[in-house]
Amino acid sequence: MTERLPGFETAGGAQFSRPEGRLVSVQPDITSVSRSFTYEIPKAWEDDGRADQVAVGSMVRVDFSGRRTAGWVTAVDVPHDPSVEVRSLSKWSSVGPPAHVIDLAEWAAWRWAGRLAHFLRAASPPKMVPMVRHAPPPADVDVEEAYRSTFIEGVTTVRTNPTDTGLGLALAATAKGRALILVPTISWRRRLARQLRDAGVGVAEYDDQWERSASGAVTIGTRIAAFSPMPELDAVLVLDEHDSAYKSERTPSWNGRDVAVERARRSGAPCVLASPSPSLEGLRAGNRSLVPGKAASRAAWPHVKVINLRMQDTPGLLTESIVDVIRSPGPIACVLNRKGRARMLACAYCGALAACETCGGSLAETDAGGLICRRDSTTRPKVCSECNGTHMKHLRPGISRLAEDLAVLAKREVTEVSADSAGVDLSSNGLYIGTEAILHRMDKARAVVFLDFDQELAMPRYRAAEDAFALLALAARLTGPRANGGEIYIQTRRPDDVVVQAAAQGDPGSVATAQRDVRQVFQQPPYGAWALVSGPGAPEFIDDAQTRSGVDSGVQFRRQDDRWRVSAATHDVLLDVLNATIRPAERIRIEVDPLDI
DNA sequence: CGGACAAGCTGA
DNA sequence: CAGCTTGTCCGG
Repeated sequence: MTERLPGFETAGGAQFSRPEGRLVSVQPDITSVSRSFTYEIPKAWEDDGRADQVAVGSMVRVDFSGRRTAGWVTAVDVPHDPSVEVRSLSKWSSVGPPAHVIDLAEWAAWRWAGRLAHFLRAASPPKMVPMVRHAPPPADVDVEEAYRSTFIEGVTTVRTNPTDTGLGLALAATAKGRALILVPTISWRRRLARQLRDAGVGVAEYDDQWERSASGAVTIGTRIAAFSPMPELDAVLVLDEHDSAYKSERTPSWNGRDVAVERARRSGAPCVLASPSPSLEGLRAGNRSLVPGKAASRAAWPHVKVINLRMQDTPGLLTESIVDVIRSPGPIACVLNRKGRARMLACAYCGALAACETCGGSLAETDAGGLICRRDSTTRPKVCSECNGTHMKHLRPGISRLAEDLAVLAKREVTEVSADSAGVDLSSNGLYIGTEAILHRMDKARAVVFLDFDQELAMPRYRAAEDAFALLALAARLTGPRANGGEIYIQTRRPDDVVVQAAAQGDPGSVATAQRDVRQVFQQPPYGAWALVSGPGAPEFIDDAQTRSGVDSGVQFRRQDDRWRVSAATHDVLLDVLNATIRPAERIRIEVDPLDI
């Protein structure tokens, strides 16, 4: 084999003459092909004006390797390489992501060590779009002033409730500029969009209203909206930035909040990250400091009662201290998360039951967070064998037994709620028990009781404290402020824990401060960059990455069971190594910025 | 991804 | 050694 060098001809290779039409680069819509190829705009398109439609981002169809495939134009008027034969574009299909979003997708592919086609799909219209008419820019709006005057006070406290009309109005004021607003869930997107419309702001819901977004309307959506085709940005706003829904569970494990931050940086727009339980990543990345005043934050929190489980006369989780509240008018929510570990799990993404690959038996979760087959004791990491998802639903959380005891103690009916108990009426004044899913499914509660909060505090993850506090903030949002009678009961053996105390004081900042010190010392994110590499090809990949990075690179490799944790001081250092490493033939999964570790 | 082609394996 | 499977490479 002779190596082909730029500007030289391979020995015996054919020489192709320059085509007549203009040349463009096309990235095929094939995940495993992460490279653009040169095509010619047919001469006939010049004559009838169709050539004018071809721009960076255009979606086209091309002949590629013996078949016809969709693709994106990634560059126009590219130079001719005579050593390859150039074919013509077959068809112009649709307007696609604008050039600056193609750049953003390329950055994301680097940042999460993923394939470009994956991100371009997220940025593309769900249906073909023949043309986009750009809306005139909005009248002069002082976006900075809008944030200052109406917004900042309310949004970072627990009152970022989707049903809070105050939030809707505050958003309406800010959104008069061309704002990109991210929310964690589709239902939140719908509700917020409705509120904004009611307040007279025209909005586009991404990605359903892709065309409208492309015309320059205020855009609201879940994580994929970070790739919306808005031509200009006046402001970026991420609500509940700490929410793990912003992170994709599939590879590449990209995070919509982080893409939005980068996008704001590129367009010089203010970036507001709002959360009642701000993440350290968010506090570091947002360019607007939105820590609410202590008094405002405290007023927004419910009354928090801490029950020390060590001081109880009777063992068990149904203590004397909660008798009054569970007998009082509701709605009352009792939370018991993962009691005794789940005995059966299913993938939250594709629904596949976690089953043993050798005997087919259902897998249980180990204390270390892996999966174990109780018949033959084989173990594997908590990764779905169907779709590689890492988030598992707990099908048998073991709350059923406790529900019976609770009913006896409360002298009333108890309704069980889990992630997949659809159709349960959650609006009555009843007593409910469930896993943490109950907090996501209820709209309102008068009181929330955490029956065993130590399970949250003791999770074997570096983010345990942050996640535990986020759960309390979620509960606080359901109950509303103490002035309205909202109450949270926390049963724990660690009443002095910083998380419990932060809730009791209504002071989210103290969790962040405590966490910051730990993370800095141990170089944990965001004061370090991590990636997990797993899968059959992992040993080979790690081997290559190690030789490639060398000793002085500052990249560290640590083996944990059958996966590796690769770490460096910054994402630049980490990803330059991971992206330069050759992918082995066998499958690997690279998860940048893992949360469950 | 999927076609092309090379290398490896099997059975007569 | 034909005929098939498996592996590797590469595409404009």
